[in-house]
Amino acid sequence: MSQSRVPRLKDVAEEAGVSVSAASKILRGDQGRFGDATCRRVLDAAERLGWRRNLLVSGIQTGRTQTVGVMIPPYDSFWINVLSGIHHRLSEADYLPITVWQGDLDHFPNFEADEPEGVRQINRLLDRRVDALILWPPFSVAYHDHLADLASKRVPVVVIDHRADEPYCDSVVTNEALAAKTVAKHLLDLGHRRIACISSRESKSQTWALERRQQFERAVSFHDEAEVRSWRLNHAGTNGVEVATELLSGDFRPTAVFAVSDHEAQDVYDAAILLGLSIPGDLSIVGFADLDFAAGLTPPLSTVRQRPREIGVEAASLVLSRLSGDQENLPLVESKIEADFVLRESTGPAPRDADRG
Amino acid sequence: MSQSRVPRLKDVAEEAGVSVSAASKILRGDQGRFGDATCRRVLDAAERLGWRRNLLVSGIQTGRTQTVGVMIPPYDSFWINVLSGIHHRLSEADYLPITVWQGDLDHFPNFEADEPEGVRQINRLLDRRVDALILWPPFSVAYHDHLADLASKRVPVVVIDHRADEPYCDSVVTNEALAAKTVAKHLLDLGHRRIACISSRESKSQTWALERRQQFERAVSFHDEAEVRSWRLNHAGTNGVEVATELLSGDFRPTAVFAVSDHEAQDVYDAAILLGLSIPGDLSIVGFADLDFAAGLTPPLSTVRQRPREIGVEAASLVLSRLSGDQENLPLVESKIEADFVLRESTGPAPRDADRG
DNA sequence: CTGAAAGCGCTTACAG
DNA sequence: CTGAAAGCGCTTACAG
Repeated sequence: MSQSRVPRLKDVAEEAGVSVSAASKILRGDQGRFGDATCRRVLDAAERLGWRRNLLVSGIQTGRTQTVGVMIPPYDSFWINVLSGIHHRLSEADYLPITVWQGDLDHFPNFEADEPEGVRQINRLLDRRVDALILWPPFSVAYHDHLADLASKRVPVVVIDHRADEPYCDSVVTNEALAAKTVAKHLLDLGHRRIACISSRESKSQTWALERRQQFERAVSFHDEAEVRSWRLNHAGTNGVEVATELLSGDFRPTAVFAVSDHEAQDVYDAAILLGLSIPGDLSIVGFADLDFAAGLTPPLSTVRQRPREIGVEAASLVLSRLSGDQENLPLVESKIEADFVLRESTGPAPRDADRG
Repeated sequence: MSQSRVPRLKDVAEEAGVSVSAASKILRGDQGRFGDATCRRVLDAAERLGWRRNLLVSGIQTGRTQTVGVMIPPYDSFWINVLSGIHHRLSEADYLPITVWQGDLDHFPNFEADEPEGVRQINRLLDRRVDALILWPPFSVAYHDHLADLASKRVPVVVIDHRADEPYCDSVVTNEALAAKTVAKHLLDLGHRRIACISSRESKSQTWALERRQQFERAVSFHDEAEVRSWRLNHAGTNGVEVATELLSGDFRPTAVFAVSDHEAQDVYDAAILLGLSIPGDLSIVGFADLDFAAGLTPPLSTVRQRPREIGVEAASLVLSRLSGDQENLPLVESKIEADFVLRESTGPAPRDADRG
C-alpha cells in the first residue's frame, strides 16, 4: 500500500549499475554487444523494481503505440465474433485494440447522416496515435473522404465487408459468389422455380448486400426455367415485415425466399405467419450469417454460416503485416473468407401446387 | 495527398506569432490574461494548420490520458448495453474507453483459473496509462489482490455487479432486494407455495447470483405457508438443463421456478419440455435480466428487466467524478440501480392439483 | 562493448 | 500580459 512512485528507467539503470541508454536497449530485447552478465543484471533489476515501460513515452519516440483503432459495434453475433477474432489476434501480438462505435442496440444511428460523428471518432483514435484502423462498412464510408489525410499520416486501414468502387485499403470480405451459388443450387435442386430475394437497404455502406443479391440473381439466372425477383427495404431499413408481406402476397408468388441476412429472414418468418404460410411446406427460406438466433427460430433456419472469427483474425493479421514494415508498399489485398451452407429445417421441396395462382 | 508532416504546437505558435507556451495555454482553453485578439489568432492558426493535440505527450505531462480501461465482454445483451452506456457517457466527456476481455462467445474462459491472464490485461491497460478502470465481476476478482498496486498508482476503480466482503472501490449494482420482493410477491399472489430457485454457480465472482438467490429466499420465507428450495449449477456452470430436470422431477415438485438469470430460465424451459410440463399451466417461470432472447421464448418469459444502459452510464459517471479531483478522498460509494418486473406469459396461477404427488 | 547528449512534442513553474 | 527554460520518461544517433 506504499505510495512509492512508479519506477522509471533511470531507477533500473542505477540499480543495475549501467547507463540509461544501455538499460533501454537491453530491455527492448536488443542484447546488442552487451555482456550476458550485464543483460541479466538489467533484466533482474527491472523485475525487482517492477518496472514497466511507459508506452506513452515509447510511443512518442518510436512512432508506434501498439494499439489499433477498431470501429465496429457489438450489435449482433456476427460483429461480436469479428471483434473477438480481432482481439484475439491482436492480443497475441501484444497489440491493444481500441473499439469505438455509435448508437446502441435500440437506437441504431443513421451513419450516412452522421458522418461528422464518425470522423470525430476516428480523430479521437488518431489523437492517441493508434498505429492502424479496422473499420466496418459505415465507418469506411464516413472515412472515405479523409483517405488522403490518413494516407499522409501513414496509418494502414483495413475494411471489413465493404467493397469500394476504387479500393483504397486492404479489405476482408466473404466469398459471396460461392455462397450464392450454393444457395441457388440448393433451392433449384429442391425444385423451386420462382425464387424471391429480400435484400437490405443497399445503402452505400451496404455493398455486401448489393453484392450478395446480385451474385444470387446471377446464380439463379443460369437455370433456364427459374426466375428470381428482388425486393429491398426502405431507406431506414425498418420495414422488413412489410416488404416481406408484399413480396409473399403479390403476383410473383415465390416458393422460396433468399434473405441477404438472417435479420431479413426473420422478417419473412413473421410475414409468413401473418399470411398463414407454413415453412417449409408452402415456403422455403434461406438466410445468411447464421446469427445466434437462427437455430432457435421455428423452424430452425437454413442459412449460410459466415466465419466472423476468421474474418476478424484475418483483418488483424493484415494490419499486423502492414505494420511489420516490409510490406508497407505492397499492393492492396482483398482477402476472401469462405462461408458454409447450413441445412436446417426452413427449406424443403417446392410445393406441388406451385403453379397455383 | 501531400506527405506534409503532422503540425506541431511550434508551427501553430509561429503561424500566430506567439510563444509556444502561450499557444499551449490558449489552446487548452485557459485564456489566461492574453488579449482576445491573441487568442483568436492562435485558435485560427491551429484550425488552419489542422493542428491536433498529441494526447500521448499531454498524457505524459499532465498524468491524464483521457482514457478509461473497461474490462467487460460483449457476451450477452446485458453486458452489451452496459458497454453501450459506458461508451456513451465517457464519449460525452471526451474520454475514450478501451475495452478488453478474454475468450469468446463459444469458449468462455474460467476466470478463477485464468487470473494471470486477467492481470496481464490490466497491465496492458496500465502501460498505456489509463486514468481509471471499470471492471465486471470476474476481473474484479482477478484484480483484487493487486488493489494495493493500483491504489498506490491512484487509479480509480469501479466494479459492476460485484459485492466484495470488504469493499475496495466504488461499485454499481442492481437493487436485488426490491426485485426479489417483487418476484416473490408476484408468485405468491398467484397461489404458488412450493417455489424453486435455480441459481448460477455462485463462484466468488458471481456474488450477484448469491445475493439474488438469498434475497429471493428471504422474501418468500416471510410467507408462512410458502416454501422455497434452491439449486445451483456445477463449478463449470454448464449443467443447467440437468439441474433443472432434477429440480422439476424430484420430491419437491415446485409449481414455480425463479431463475437468477434468463440463461438459467432457458434451461428450465428445456427441462420442462423434456418432462412434458406446460408453461405456465404446470409450471410458472420467472427469469432475470430481460436478455434479448427472453421475449422470443415460447411462451415469452416473465422476467426482471435490469437497466444495463443506466448501469453503464452510472459506472462511467462515478469514474468521471473521481477523476474530477475534488471527490478524490470521499468514501466509497455503492450505487443501486432499480430493476422492473416484466409480466409476460410464463407465469400463471398455481395449478389446482398442486398437491398431487 | 558502453555512455553522454540530444530529441520526441507537449506542459508547467517561474521570471520579467 | 507574455516568453525562455526546464522537464515528463523514454529512444536514438553518435562518440569513444
